[in-house]
Amino acid sequence: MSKKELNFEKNYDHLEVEKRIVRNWEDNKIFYGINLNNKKLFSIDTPPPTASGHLHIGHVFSYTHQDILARFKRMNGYEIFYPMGWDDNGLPTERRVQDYFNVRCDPDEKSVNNIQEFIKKIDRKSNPVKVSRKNFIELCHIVTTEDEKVFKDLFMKIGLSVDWDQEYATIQEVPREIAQRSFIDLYNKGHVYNVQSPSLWDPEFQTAVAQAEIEDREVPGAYHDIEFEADDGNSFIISTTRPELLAACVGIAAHPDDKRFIDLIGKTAITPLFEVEVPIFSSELVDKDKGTGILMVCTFGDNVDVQWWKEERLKTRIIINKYGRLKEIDFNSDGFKSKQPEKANQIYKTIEGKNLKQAKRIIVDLLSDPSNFKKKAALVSNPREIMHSVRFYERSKTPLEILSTRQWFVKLLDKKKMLLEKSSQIDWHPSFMSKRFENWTENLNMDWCISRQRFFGVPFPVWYKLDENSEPNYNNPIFPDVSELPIDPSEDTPKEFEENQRGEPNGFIGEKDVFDTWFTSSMTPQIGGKWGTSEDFFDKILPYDIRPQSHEIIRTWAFYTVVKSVLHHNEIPWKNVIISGWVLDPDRKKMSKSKGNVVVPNDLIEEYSADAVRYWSANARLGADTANDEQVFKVGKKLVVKIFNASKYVLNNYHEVDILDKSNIKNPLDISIVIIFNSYLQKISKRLNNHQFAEALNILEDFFWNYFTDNYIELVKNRRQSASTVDSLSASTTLILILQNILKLFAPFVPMITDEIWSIMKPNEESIHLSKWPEVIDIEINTISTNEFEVAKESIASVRKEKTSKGIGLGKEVDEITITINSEKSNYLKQVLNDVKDASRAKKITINLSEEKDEISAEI
RNA sequence: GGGCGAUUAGCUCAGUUGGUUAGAGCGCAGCGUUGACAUCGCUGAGGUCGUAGGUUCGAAUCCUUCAUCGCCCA
Repeated sequence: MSKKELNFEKNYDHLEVEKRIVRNWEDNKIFYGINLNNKKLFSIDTPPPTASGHLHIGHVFSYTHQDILARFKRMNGYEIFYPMGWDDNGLPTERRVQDYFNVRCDPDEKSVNNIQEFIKKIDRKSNPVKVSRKNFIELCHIVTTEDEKVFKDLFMKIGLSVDWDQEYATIQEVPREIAQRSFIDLYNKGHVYNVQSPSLWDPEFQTAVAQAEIEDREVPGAYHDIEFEADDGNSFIISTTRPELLAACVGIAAHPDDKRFIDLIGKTAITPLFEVEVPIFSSELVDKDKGTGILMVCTFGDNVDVQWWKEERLKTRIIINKYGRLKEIDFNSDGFKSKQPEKANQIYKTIEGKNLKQAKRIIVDLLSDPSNFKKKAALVSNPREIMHSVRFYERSKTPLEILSTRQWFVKLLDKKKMLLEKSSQIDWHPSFMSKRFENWTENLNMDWCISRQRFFGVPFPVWYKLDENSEPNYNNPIFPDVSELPIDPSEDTPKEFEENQRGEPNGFIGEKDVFDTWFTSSMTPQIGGKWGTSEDFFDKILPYDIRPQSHEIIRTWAFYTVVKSVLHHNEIPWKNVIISGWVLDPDRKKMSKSKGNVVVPNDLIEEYSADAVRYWSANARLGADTANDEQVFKVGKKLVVKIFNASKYVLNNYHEVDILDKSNIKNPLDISIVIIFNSYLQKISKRLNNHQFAEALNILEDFFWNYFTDNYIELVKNRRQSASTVDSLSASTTLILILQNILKLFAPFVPMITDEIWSIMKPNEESIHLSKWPEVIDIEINTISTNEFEVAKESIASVRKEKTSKGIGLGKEVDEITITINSEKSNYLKQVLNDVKDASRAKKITINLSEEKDEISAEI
């Protein structure tokens, strides 16, 4: 019987331990590498965060969730594929780099060779300096590399078991190549097209946007009632919130059942001020109760205008340019033919070049001025103010316009049914989140516009031939060979041309646009899985096991990723989507920089430990929003310290752990607790297999506190020191065996403290995280059941209650305790009576049989 | 306007397919404690489960109505 003194500090110093543990994981690369010969594979397609440099407690939240599952699966013998990336494309980075270096990207600019030297010469106070797209991307690398380091540090600190050898950034060559390959593949399959058509346009950022990037906002507006004349001499009053579009009016619409306007249908109306003839037609889409029930159709006020414009083959009168200002218009010209062209031109001059707000004011003034009309002012009443919802690009403060522009699209509207069918194979956790995906897919009303008139993004791998008049031929784009990807059409030359033919008649031009960020971000399964370079690997990886993400990006990230995977591979990208809720502030408000309620994770880690922060994350059920509650961090820290102290007790003065022999477990109490542990183990594993980590953790805590530390340890303390080798050994063996298993069960949740204890317990093993998940402890049970322990637990509770009510300290020794108990339970109690007596600190225990009550009670 | 979710103790939430006196943690109150642990232990008080109906022998749980809150989409 050997005794070992183990090296436990008096107190647990989480800062020192956690730093050391994480360094150890990295030094030994214990989460790196993947062996594809292992049949059991668990793969995670995690959305790469935008490394903005601003850390947020939300960043550790959902990443901890996925890490818990990764660690659980790893211990269950799975090979874990857990890459991590950074999403650098898009506007946020573009703006950051612009400000940082005082540059602007211009795709027409030629690249310089040494950008590092070049930027040193930039005067930060002068006008921004133009740089080529290639150089701009180089600058993005410089900035994002810094930001990514900060994020990576946090992710390491919080203990994500990521294989950092698989790290990627969407700005890098491989993701660019994969996005371009995706585009060419979709083109070859007939899923993408480019067309000049009315599309959503943001005047602030001067780019097209997709349906997924739109949000509706309630803003104040006003109905303006404007009188129109018809060619039969009658007049009528339309209602519009956008009088500034009067010059773009191409028709008048009323409901076919509306008796008020029945006689007007088929006639021609004349627009006030500009005196342009427009047809009056009927449409079921008109809301009779809105405004005056009759309205003007403009190119383009909204989606319905576009629909009417198509159906009624109306004229096209575009008066807004890409900056959201009024274009130059000649009312003598074909499309705008006015009955009074000179007057129209004169009036229009007053709004030309103005922005839409200014134009609206001017038009309203003009409409209210009787001198502009034969009889009386066309604006028949004061504007009626209303609140109405207006569409915005989510990053913009200016309402979206619909402009006719040339854009590339991915065809989606013809694939709704197919997408719904395919995606129904994905399991959502919680399941009701699938509704969000379904509703979004069902309600799609536009194809996916994938071209953006921005600079920092992945360029389209496309050139266009120019004819003898230098007009591009958009119908037969030139593509590079896939082996040449990635390319930049503003830098690289297509095969059949020389660079000096760029922009020349009969030469070529490169596509200037870049992809929508989501076009690349939706390729994370392919980027991680090395699509196109290692088909073997990719085929094994797809579909991934889980896609962790939060619910606000279901319509974007989840949706587009499904689209890509289905269109490229006819396969869902992942089998499960696990949805993490939001982190709210203690007042249950969403955290945001503008509200100033953002919590920085590093402070919390410092104060409570990374394990405690993980504990808080792990306590959130999937899909449920979670308040940032300091109390929970405290509880997490308490748990960590308790694990430390319980381990210290169990492992100090222990017997021969290295030759742990479970056949030594002979005492009824010990056997009973093992049986209870086994049933807890099964519940915990089941929950974790269902991705229900919060529930699993709660069950585990129940066992740890209520069975192991508060009762089992107390019950066997004395027996452990007893002279009887058999009894003592049984207790020590059970203590160590169960502790060992508890540590493993806690390991996915609080990986640092558990690995720390493990390293003391098993100095020859690399890490608890590479150990095997517990299996049911198989021991000789004989006639023992869970009842022996339960009765002991209940008995000791009754003694504590009695002592507390009598004001006797629990540690105080008493001469005799009488336990009243029914005969059934007493049979169990007899088996464990010595332990109960010891834990009661009683010299003698008398059993008083009574069948009156089921509960056990004690008396001193 | 459509869809989804929530409403249980002072606070944050559990409550598995309907089954005795509805649970936990935190907080609160009282008591205790010199060897695993004050970052501790024990004990206790606290709820007509949002509202109004219905199904059932029996409803926090199933159905319907309404209310309030949150999110998603028009």
